[in-house]
Amino acid sequence: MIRVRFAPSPTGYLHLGNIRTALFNYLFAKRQGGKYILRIEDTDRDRSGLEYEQALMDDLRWMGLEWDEGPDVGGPFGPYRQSERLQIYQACVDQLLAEGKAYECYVTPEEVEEMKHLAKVEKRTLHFDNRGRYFTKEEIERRKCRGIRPTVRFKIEKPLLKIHDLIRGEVAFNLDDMVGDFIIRRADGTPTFHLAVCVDDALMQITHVIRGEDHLSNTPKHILLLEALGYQPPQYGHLSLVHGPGGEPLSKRLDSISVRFFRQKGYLPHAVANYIALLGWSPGDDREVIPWEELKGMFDLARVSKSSSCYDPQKLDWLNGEHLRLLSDKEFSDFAMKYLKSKEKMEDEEMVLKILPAFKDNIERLEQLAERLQFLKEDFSYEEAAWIRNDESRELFGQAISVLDEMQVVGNDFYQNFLDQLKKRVKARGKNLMLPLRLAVTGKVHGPELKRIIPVLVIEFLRKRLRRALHA
RNA sequence: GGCGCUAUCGUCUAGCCUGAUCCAGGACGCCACCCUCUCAAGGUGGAAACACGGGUUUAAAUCCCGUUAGCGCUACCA
Repeated sequence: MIRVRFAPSPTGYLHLGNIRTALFNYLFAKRQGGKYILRIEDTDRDRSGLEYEQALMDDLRWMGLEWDEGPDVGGPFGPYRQSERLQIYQACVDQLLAEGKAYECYVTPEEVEEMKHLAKVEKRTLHFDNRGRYFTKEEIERRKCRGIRPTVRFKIEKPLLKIHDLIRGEVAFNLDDMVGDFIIRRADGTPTFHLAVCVDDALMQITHVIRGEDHLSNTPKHILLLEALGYQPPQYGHLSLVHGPGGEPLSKRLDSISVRFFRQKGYLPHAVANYIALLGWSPGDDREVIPWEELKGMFDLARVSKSSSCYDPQKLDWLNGEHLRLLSDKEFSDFAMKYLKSKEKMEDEEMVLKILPAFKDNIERLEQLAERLQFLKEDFSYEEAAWIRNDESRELFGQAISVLDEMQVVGNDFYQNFLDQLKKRVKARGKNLMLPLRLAVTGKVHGPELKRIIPVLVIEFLRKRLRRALHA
């Protein structure tokens, strides 16, 4: 049974990069009929926050990345919050200590700093020189008396290591010129990330660790630690990182790439998933617009790219438009109504519901919908007022109003009749006819065809809009 | 500095493993045209790339080496 996990630390909102790791894990598990586990890595108490954990789960669910085991839903390998597993880690540290595979290290942070500084000016490899490993009993006693609390460091005894990465293939490391003995328990008694991940991956029986490339260099440490603990390491696959549009690294502070931002702007979760799946993965043929249900059956780790990529908001917009068009009118209306209502109170729900479908082919984000529907309220403004404020247009509006006044039947061909009558009275045609009209009723230059909008509007409403334009 | 990863149009990518089918295919964006009583949407077409230098080979985007560039790790962050 394949078991994968997504293990975020609740130190900020989920962004594109995080969610991509989650998505790839999820897709991988679904395709293989495996389990996808959510684990909260909150060993850094200072930076972790419960509100972030809540937000993170909320965002994950919005994306459709529902987990099989996790802190709120439970599961056979819980608890799934690292802060609740402290005794487990402690037991592992004790075991390593007892077996001589780790040691208490009385070197202070200041000493480490100094050591590094020295290495830098002497242009030597700068990593911990393991000095704490060789302190005499007396030295340790002296330090204890000075009140120094020890960290626990893991002994690196097998520096040469070759790993097989699911995405990158063979990668060879020599720990000797990378790191020294590394800390697995801080002086305050809390475990570090390295210890916690290894213990949890082992105990939760994770078979495949799919994570960001930033962990590639950590992998040899993790394998060593796992082996020392007596566990068979999982298989590792390291995903290349995603960068911002300009190639800058993604940061938690950049909120234009957070899931919350995508939600707010009115993107479809499945479109976002589709887009980020395409960032570093391709199905192999030319397909790009891929519905969620299909995507779940298509994903293949072997087709994941090794090189990193840049986020392109324009392509996301296009793809979101495509997904919007994949929706039925009903689905679109439901989704749009939910979004609109979350934004502000809606007074004329019935009217909105009627014209909503007309906009489906026309927008890329729901945020645009809110803008374009402004004209339903009384206080909307005209986008390019120059098209309205000229004599020809005023003449047009005046005539349009009289046409409305004289029209009795409001049937199916109401729009066509209206236009025919209007054309008999004014000489404006084409752009000079349609654009001022569009502006008068919708306030915007862009939008669906007028023949889709005008027929669903109430005649009284139309009259009101034309009058307003006349005096604008 | 050390170690590791990566390198195809501006961007996302196909092709690379298993050299010849590639004067490199698709998509976004851009430009032009068509459709349209308007703007969008839609349709058609166009400009646009194998980082550089050496090998290997009858033949290299594809295999090897080097250079350069970008990124990551080098924390008592994860």
